[in-house]
Amino acid sequence: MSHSDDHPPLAREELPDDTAALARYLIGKLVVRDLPEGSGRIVETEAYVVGDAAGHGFRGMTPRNRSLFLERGHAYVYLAYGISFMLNVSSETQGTGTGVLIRALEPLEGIAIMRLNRGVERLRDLARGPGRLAAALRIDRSLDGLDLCGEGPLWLARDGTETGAIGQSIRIGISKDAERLLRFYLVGSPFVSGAASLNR
DNA sequence: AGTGCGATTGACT
DNA sequence: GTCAATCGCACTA
Repeated sequence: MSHSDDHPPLAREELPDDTAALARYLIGKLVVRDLPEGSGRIVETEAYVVGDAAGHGFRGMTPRNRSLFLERGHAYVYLAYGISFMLNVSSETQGTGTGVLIRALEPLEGIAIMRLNRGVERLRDLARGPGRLAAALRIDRSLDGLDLCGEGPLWLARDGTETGAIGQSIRIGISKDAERLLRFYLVGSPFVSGAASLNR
């Protein structure tokens, strides 16, 4: 399980060019990790778009955020608060410092490994939150810049099942451009982070 | 070279 | 609900 044979990577051409469209598109898709096995369904994302003061690429390229400027479908991984790694998918064309933050997964495969990586038992707590999902799948800066449309160790794939209704809200934990509705989530999923009031 | 601050989490009242 | 932990890095000088 969890080999690229079972979960062929998404082709870059099928990723919407627009960042907000990509964030919505990724809901219901899979993040697959070579642990050697491990996967989860994306249930929550946030878009950091062109001209967005909250985006890390807003002030131009730096050593930390250079992966954000890669062609769409590459990993931008950074350490937040000195504590938690954040997984983003770069978006738009090369040279555009925009991306989509993956905020929560519904664990599917490699659940025992995720429990070990996280040190918690509860399924709902394994990957609910950006730092938690990175810990569960052992995502760190060594994966920064990786092509998520290519062969492992980490990639995006399609899920066979239907995706339910997608909700939209303000983004979590930011202060600039905080009123924009650029967070997307699978309505009714218990694996979504954030306050209940944001998830209606 | 020094400083302030997060796209968070977990522990605690 | 509140709050501290923790550190890479962007910014100022």
